[in-house]
Amino acid sequence: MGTTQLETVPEPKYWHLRNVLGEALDSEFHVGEILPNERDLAARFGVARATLRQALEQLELEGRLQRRRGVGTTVAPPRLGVDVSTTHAGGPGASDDAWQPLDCTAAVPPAAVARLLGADASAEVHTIRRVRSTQGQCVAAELLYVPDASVPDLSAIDAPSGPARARSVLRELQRSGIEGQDRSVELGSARADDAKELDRLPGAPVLVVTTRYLAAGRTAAVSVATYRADTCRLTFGDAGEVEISEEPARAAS
Amino acid sequence: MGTTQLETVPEPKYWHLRNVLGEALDSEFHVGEILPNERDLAARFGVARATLRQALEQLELEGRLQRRRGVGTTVAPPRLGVDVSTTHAGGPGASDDAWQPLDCTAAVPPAAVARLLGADASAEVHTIRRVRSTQGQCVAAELLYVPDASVPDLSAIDAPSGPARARSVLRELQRSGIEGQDRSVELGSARADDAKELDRLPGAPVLVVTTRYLAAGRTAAVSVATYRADTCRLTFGDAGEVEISEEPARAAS
DNA sequence: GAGTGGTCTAGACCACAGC
DNA sequence: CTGTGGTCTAGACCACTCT
Repeated sequence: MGTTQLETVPEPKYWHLRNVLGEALDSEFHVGEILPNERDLAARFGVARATLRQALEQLELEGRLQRRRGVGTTVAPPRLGVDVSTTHAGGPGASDDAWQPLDCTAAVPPAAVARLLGADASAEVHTIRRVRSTQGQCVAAELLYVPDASVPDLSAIDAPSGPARARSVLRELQRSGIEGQDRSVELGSARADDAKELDRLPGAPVLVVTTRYLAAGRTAAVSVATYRADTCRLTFGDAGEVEISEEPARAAS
Repeated sequence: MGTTQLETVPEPKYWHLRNVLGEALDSEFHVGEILPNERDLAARFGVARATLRQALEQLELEGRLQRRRGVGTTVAPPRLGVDVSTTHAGGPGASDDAWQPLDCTAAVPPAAVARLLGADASAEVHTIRRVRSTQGQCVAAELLYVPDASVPDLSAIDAPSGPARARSVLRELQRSGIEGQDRSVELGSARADDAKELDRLPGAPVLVVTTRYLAAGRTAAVSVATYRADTCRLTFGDAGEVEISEEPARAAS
């Protein structure tokens, strides 16, 4: 009949758009270039703006686009490889890492963290807030929970809070001898405070890295670090130097 | 004045909804329970369905809800801890893993994979498709790229494709002696074929684990595995047995 | 102020599961 | 068949950045 093989797999418009735009990014755009605005793009493809936005959201999730309110949509650079390997990091306070402590307070940890610490759900622990920067970019925000038992020699004379306090706790934690750690990675969405540090809107996709630091057979500390999922690629082992990408190489136009 | 401190931080409706629904999930629902349908929920909260859906999408992304077309929205169980640690896996063909080979063909790998393999971008390699199941659930789909040089003794008499061929290649790869591996994890969206294996729609969020297998100082094989981001928590080290969750413990109703 | 992306609305129709 | 979530539309207004 007249219909060759229609009606099979009616691909969603936004998915088709994603593919078309993705190919256009490969062949017709270079990193940093500004795309036409959403209203123009939607009109050009003959779809509603909401549909066009669905496609852009996909591409942003995949780290291929960057969108900033009031500015525009640009072609994103390849994702940064961020090393989170066990062997490289000497512990939560190793001297050469790119973490910067912001604050340290005493607070009751979330129930899930308390469970990992094996402590009372209502007991206060040292709670350190840090951010990690790589190449001038803030890529992660972390909350590090350290029970008092893990830093027995902490001087009570030091400042009760602030970056100086954080450094004291980290130093003592290092001194107590971290023997090992285990990690897990999962997808999450940025809470309001994390989003602020990461310069994203609340709800932005993040990779949540939960680390348990072990000392003397016990859990000495627990860290919950949120990495920007759009711009980061977490590396384990020595693959950090190699460029790994899901997409085919971009042809220069 | 009359205004106490209004106009500050007008939280988006969908974000507020996410929080309200999240708390409701903690206190009023148990795993597997069916939520009211989207139209009812939207009406109940006095918002448009699209706005309500934005909140549900967030919660689904965080692994707290499961939505199935034609069925409804249910409360998701805690994420499965899936071990992807270096020490545990003896290589891509270890006997006790839960991977199931589906097929094996000769194909030209994506440019990014060819770069990792250090081979010609146009050279064909053995391309094995596998899926990983845990507790009856298919949690990952993988493409494993093996250059011919890594399996020199592969019998040309075996079937040229299919699961049997895949097992032959895996066996030979094991025999060649894998010495190490390095990995990276990043966020991606499921391609059409992966989505089918994972029982998701195209574009569903996935954690892409790229592994480089090393033998004799060279890259012997490259694997690109996509894990369901909504249901999986990737674990490294021996944290697999511990329940790690970003959310506070659910109170039984 | 002009222009951008972000949020929100109130509808419509479609694809799919289960009866 | 009914009911569900998935897609799509054509608007509106808001928050933000830059000039």
